[in-house]
Amino acid sequence: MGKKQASKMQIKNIADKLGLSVSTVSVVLNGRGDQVRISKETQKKVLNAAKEINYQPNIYARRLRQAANEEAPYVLALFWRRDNLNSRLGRFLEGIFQTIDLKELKIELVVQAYEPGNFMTYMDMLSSNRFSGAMICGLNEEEQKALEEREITIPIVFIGRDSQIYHSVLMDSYRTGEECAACMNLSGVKSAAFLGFEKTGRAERLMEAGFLFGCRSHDVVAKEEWNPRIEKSSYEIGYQTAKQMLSDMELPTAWLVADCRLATGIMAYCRDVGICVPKDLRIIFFENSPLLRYNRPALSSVDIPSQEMAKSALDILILAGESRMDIPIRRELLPIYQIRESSGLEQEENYK
Amino acid sequence: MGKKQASKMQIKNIADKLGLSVSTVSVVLNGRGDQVRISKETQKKVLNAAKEINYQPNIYARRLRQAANEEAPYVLALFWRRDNLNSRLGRFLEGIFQTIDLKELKIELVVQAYEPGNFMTYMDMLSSNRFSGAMICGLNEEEQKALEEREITIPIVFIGRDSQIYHSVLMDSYRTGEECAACMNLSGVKSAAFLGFEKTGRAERLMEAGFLFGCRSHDVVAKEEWNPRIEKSSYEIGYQTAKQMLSDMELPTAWLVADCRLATGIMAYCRDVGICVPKDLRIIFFENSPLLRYNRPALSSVDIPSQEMAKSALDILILAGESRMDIPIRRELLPIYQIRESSGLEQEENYK
DNA sequence: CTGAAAGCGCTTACAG
DNA sequence: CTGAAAGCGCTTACAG
Repeated sequence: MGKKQASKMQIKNIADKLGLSVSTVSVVLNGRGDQVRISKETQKKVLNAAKEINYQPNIYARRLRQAANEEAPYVLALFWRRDNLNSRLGRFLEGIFQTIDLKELKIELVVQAYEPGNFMTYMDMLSSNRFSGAMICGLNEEEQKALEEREITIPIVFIGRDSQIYHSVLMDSYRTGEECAACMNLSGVKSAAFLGFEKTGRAERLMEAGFLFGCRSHDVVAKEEWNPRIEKSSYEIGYQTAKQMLSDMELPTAWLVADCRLATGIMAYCRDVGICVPKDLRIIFFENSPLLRYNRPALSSVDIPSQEMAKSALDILILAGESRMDIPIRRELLPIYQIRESSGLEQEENYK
Repeated sequence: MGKKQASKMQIKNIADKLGLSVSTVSVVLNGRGDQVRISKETQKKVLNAAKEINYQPNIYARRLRQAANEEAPYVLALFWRRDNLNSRLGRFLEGIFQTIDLKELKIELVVQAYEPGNFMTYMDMLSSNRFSGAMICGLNEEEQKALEEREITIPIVFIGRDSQIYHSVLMDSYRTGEECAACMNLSGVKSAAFLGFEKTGRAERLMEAGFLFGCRSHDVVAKEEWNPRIEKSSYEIGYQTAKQMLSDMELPTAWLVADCRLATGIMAYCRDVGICVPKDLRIIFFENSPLLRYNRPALSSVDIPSQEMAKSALDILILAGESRMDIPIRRELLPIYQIRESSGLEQEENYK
């Protein structure tokens, strides 16, 4: 059953072994034995033999035959990093299926989880055109380069990475940072900071740059050297970071925090020393957790628009299917804003 | 491109139209035109014609042909409710892919999202054996009944629902409730309650029963009429519910709460009136959010073991593939315990 | 009750 | 540079 070392066993093998014809075996195996009035005895023999050699039908052959009069579906591959199978994937899939519904597409979605750094394993499936199209998320630079060197003929969309060769859909991180600044009520704010991680990617650095630029253009002091480089998320680190920063900065201030899991620590410190959010400290977190909204003050967040990204990616594949694209399409999307009390802005809920 | 109304267009159509042979067209379409030295002109003609008739290759035919010497993969269908595409799906997929890796299986995973109440649409795919096996999650009773009446030959595992006909994997909710009671430090606890929803399913009622039974067997008073029937999750409802309940109950008490999104409201009320968790109130929430652990006190939770369920489901399918099962297999799993400070137990982290 | 034959749509040697 | 033929593994009329 799918074990790599399993031998190739087919209906013909069973038929030969039993001295029956291929059709008889096929009928029995499909559960139509009674219907076609194959003797109970023969049926039993077939079933046993199938069991014995661990027969697994070739689904592709079956489908090719059965679906003779149907339209062949578009087989879409979604490559996703194995270490990142979380709610973001759920929302991405939601986007895919919504689009499928909306446009009445006939798509079969195959999810392939790959070990980070081990994408090459799947390269052959792409270059031998085993899918109608593919979306690839979470590739590292080397892998992307290797993929770009092989000329793949099926349309490919990169999710969250830019490409000169293939299509791509990403979040506009710089503008996100900028707009987060705009989302905060910056009147009266004296200083601003971006709380990011030590080891981080291009997207976070862009967001930081955008945020600082946005604040400065409102005459808010924002020095890059203020921004802490956090090692990882924890309550204590959130608490300590807040403590340290607030001792340096002049209230009120505005923060964009790279990970909402720092929220509890930061908010606890504020509570402990009587810093009022949003009066003294405006704050927006990156990435969303349902619990943020249930906090008091309700905490603001910006999040990757996974659903929109899926939609765009699928749109691109459709387009690429309909007309051979010479130039890669590139779409940059804005995030999902959950602007709530902590930002200092009046309105609850969606900013846009 | 996958549109339902698209006409069936094949290589042969292109070949006929252009007065070329099928092989020439095929070679060009696969990007091997230069390699086989098809004239540029012919290539262009082919490509244009393909574009024009919006040609989409039949992936099944291609695979059948190409993979002649490979073993055909096991095609696994995962049916998931469209309105539930969240992090639970992510963890479920993680379980699947881990098992695939561990057992070195060759499986192609097809994800099918279905509209709740509309599962029947996919019935034909199951009864015509278009998959090697299927996992079905989130079915309602009618749908399950309809599916059980059709005799499907491919192995099927229900996720989260019991069945007399097909295999099933579920969480043991009653025992979960019981064990939650056991997880709390019940010495000195005077009363206990289960905070559940107005409209809810069998699983939650079982958990409630188990929890109350568990508390009572430790001589903790637990009256079913104390248990509130919550309408939905919000900060305010959490706050008000806590207020109301704590006015009736004698401290210290133990609570199992059906939804962690009530946590912020409940904890805020406790803070406001000086109720100390876990000294006065032991508390465990159902379902997990990363933010729970980052609270102080760190909040305990029990969560659906989606990953384990996926593993078990795949194990069952493998078994069913290897030997024709006459009796449905049924596996009940225990949840994931994240027992932290709020339960009153000493140890941090995993209970088991 | 069982078997021989056709054919699903494609790719790949092979021949020219 | 292009075409004719074989064949992937299966199911489905059809014939007996």
